[in-house]
Amino acid sequence: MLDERSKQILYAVTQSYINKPDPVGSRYVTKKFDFSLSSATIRNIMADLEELGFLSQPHTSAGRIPTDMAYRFYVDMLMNQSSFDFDTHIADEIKRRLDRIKNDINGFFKEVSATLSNLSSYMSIAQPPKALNSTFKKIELIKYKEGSIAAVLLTKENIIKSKILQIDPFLTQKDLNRIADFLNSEYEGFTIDEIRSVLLQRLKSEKAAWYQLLTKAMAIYEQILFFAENEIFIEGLYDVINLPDFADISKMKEIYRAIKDKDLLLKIIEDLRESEGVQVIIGCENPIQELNKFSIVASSYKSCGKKMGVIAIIGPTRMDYLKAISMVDLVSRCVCEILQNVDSEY
Amino acid sequence: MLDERSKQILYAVTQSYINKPDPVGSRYVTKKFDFSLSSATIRNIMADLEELGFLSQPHTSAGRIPTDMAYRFYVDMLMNQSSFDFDTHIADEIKRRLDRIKNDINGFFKEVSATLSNLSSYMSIAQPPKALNSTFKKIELIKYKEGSIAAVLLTKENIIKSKILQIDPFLTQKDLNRIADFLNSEYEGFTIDEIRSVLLQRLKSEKAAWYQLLTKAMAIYEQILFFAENEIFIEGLYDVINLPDFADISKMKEIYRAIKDKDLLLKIIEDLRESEGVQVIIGCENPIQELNKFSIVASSYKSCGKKMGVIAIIGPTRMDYLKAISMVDLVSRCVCEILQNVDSEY
DNA sequence: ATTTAGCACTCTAATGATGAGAGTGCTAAT
DNA sequence: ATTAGCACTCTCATCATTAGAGTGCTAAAT
Repeated sequence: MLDERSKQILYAVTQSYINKPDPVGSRYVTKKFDFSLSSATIRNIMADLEELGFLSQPHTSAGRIPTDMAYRFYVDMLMNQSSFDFDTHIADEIKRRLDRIKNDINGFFKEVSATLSNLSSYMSIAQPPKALNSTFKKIELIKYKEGSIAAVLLTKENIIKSKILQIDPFLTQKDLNRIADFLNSEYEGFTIDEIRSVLLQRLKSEKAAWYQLLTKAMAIYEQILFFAENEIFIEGLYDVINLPDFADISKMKEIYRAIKDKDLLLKIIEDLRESEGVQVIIGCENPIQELNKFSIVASSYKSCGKKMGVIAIIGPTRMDYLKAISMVDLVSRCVCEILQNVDSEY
Repeated sequence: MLDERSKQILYAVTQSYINKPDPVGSRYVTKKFDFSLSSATIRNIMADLEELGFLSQPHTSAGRIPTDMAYRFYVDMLMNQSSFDFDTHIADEIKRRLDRIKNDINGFFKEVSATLSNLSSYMSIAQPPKALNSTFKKIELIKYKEGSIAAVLLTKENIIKSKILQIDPFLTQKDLNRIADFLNSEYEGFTIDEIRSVLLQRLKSEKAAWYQLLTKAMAIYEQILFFAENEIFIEGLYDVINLPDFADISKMKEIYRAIKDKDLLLKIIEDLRESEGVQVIIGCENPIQELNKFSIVASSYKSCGKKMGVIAIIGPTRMDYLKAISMVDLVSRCVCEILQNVDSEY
């Protein structure tokens, strides 16, 4: 449908506009690229590309601007043509930077986000692993005050969650130990989420001696599941507002609106978690209205062999996709590698 | 130095400008307020006020705008004239809203910040209590993997901190229990910060049997102290960018610059923690350059009888100070009350 | 059948002129 | 001491003009 020449011109126009956000005219293309064609011919081709929906004009006598369709074309072209060059220096640097804090899972992902933002100079988000999806390792229940305890949950993925809970004030530390021992001995290796349903099922079938213990365990476990679980780290807002794309006030407010409620971002991220490799969502491809002026470059990461979360870059649709994709790819590899090591430290 | 009439006019001008950010002219004052004076007289008085530094003109033929000095005058007047009316309905509402999450100290202060921002429609910050300043209650050390443990620290103020630490892999759970027991039995009631120096001192004097235990305890304790402690919750950025005061792009970027690094805010907040009641810092009174276009209305709160942190509103110098002061006052009272109850739940 | 040169046309953005409106400062009268 | 009156200043919106960039179309060239 698009001949080779048109493709090359579309690529050139898109590339130009990414480098400098001025509408690109036919004359400019002839000057900056060597197509051995006159501006008139370029003009005709660009008119065709506009008709096909790849380019648009801000007004009649301006140059042309790539549409989301053009960016999609551009990105697909990038993704086909090359795997991204891997600067091992940078990779090592990133790994060193992250490795120091691998024990603090939230700090770690905050740093991941910061790194990604620094490297790309766009905004970035990183989602730490959810406790719910991770693998139960150990629980500890500590009597704290009359009627309240401290619950500590450890998972195989190096996640530690602690919380103060209200409980039946007649439970002694001994009772708590029994409950914890029970959970620890029976459920190591299960998913935090699974345990709940298993417990529930067991509660139904087993009426006997265990019953009391089980109900108490259940009551506590239910409270633990109530951990705030929608954590997500956003960094680089400040870098992004200095982009020319957000030079006017309404655009800037749009950024806010977009990242104001994190649940929106989470929604997208959840959808991306299962997919493999680097994903790119361009502008209006995004199902979420608020974000359809932005592009997202994302990748999921694994821990203990399971896809646990997503890291991503958010920027304007006019984004340096090559850079963004390379960086997301690179950082996600680093993250996987580090988490891999944590995993194998047994 | 200022006669009563001038004061009233200054107050009126400031009030007007706070209500609507248009330079206020002499004619406007005669119309909206009943001073029984002609615009010419008002004009003369306003000229005097300008000479004294209370008012300024954007340009020769515009009305006048209050300077930071005028706001200071205005705020001092407010602070003298009244204690702030206390809507018990709102107070109850706030208390209910906060009471549910008093066990999760970070969640609690995030909510405090959100509440403050909602009520005032400015940006707000809330600083949760620092573990360092709080009172040691209990520590628990849990063997997790080879060479790493989970440390859980509980304080009297309902703070729970947990962290994964690297340790000597030859330490058994039994050893860990001994260390924890030692700390628990000896140091309940001390400040987290104090314990460190006490431990150090003891390490010097006591060479005997305790020595080994002490060094191990010390090694672990040092790591625990390394908790990320500069947490601070900022809410309401989105509300504030819609104010007319930040209608142009450079002003908006200034907000970012101001809150971009939290350490800056922390610096101010640290200074305010020791003072009593509601504090107001207006514009250029602020020692921090980046913030001298903003005003801060702050109050510290107590927990277990100690001043533990600060909550504050940040807004433009043209701020509804009455509202801001009332709200900070109200919320800080609510916070104190709830923390008081937590404290007395023993 | 493409490609290109040429030209009229359109739209933007910058510039400058103009006038209404708001508010001041000053002076002279009250 | 206060006020009326008036000239003056400055902003802001509006309008006209112009330069510049880029297009689309047509007719000529390849």
